[in-house]
Amino acid sequence: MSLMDDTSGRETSATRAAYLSLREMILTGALPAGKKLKIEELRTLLDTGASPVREALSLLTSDMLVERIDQRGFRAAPASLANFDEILKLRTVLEDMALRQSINLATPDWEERLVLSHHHMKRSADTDTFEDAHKNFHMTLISNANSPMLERYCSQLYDLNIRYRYLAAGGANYQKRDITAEHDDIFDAAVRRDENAASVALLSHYRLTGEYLSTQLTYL
Amino acid sequence: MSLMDDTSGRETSATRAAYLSLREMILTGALPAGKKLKIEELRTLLDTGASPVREALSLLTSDMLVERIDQRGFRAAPASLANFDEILKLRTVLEDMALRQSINLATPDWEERLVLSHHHMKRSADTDTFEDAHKNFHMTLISNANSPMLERYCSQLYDLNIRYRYLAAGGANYQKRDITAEHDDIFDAAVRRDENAASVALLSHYRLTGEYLSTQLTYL
DNA sequence: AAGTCAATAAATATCGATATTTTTAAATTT
DNA sequence: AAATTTAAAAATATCGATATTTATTGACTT
Repeated sequence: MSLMDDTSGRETSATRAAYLSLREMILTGALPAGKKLKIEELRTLLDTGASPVREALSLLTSDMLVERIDQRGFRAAPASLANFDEILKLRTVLEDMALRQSINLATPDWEERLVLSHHHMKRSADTDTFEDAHKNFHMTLISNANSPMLERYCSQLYDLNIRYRYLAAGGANYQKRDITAEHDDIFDAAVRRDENAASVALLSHYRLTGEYLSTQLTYL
Repeated sequence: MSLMDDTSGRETSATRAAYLSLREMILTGALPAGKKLKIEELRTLLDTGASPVREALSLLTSDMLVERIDQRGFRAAPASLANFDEILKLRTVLEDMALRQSINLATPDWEERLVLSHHHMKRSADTDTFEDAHKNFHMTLISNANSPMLERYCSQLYDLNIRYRYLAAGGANYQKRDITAEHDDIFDAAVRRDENAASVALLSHYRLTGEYLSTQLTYL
């Protein structure tokens, strides 16, 4: 009866599948910043209908990964140094606020989730799941802020930033500095519920990453 | 030949028209918070096709005025005291930042736009254009921050807040306190480029409005 | 030769119909 | 009578086709 949980059937809606594929392609640069996104092209590329593509593009508009030009279709959001700086600035302010709230509301459950996400991130270093694990760690850090909108903004901004990492390095280029140590600092401070130390560590992490990326992005 | 500039033809896309109508209806409560939004119903209500309705709902999802439930359609975003508090908190942080940046980058052009928007708001007091003029004033205040994403967030949060004003009072209920004076304080401080005074005035304005609305929304 | 205009081509936006999926209601079983 | 299954109804998601709109090309005028 409830044993076969739709084995080979459809897992999700066509719209959602298109959304995820297009998002990935924009983040990684497979669809370059500023590129015109023609429905028909994407339709054949994703092997789906025009309606799901259209709706996926509408959704990506909310994520600021796609721009809609009123009667003239869609295009991948342009990239610029100014845009990068803006994202960085907003991230620092919003994530700082979210992290502080999270720590102030700390619970054993949150602490456990944090430990797991940290462990998982370390384990997946140098694998293709690191990107997801890394985001998961950062989102878990702020997941206890009890502020869904704030979390949503942070998630959006995180994704927007990914794109610039790919633009800078064509992928997961992790430089000389010790990212692991930076993460450990944030993690340790959060676990011992030291709001200020965690904030300093997080902001330092962002500042360093930001400075590095800026040097790589000067051609923009 | 280019004399007749489409007199009775179509001014804008059906999607945009649907978007504006639905947005208005959600903000004013014509479509109550939490209500299921059935495509067919809205289609007949707006006298348009299903595609524009669907796309308009997708767009409203980005504004957090509509929620999409994966295979189960859409509904108007629920309202709650916690959500109201969250909006207020985010607004104060983001608008404070935006206002300070705006003032720091002050130019004669911005100053003039500010004077006009302030004048226009005073002129439209007690008319049905006040709502628009009021938003325009607040957006003009932060329009010089040179931060499109920040402006977008502020605009979104402003709209979300409108809904709670309607929930509290069934429309433009402006209480005993002297809103005009509060606006004048913000305006004066901004024009004389006094960042801190402007910030204090703006935050005080939000704090007072927030406290008042909270007392009216206890039933939520 | 530069610019304007008209005709063509391409792409978007929209519609109407169909296929899935979810919800509701009824019937059957325990 | 409560619970589960089945059948019917409603609603959503998707497709394919058409109508508008925008972009392009080439001819014509100055």
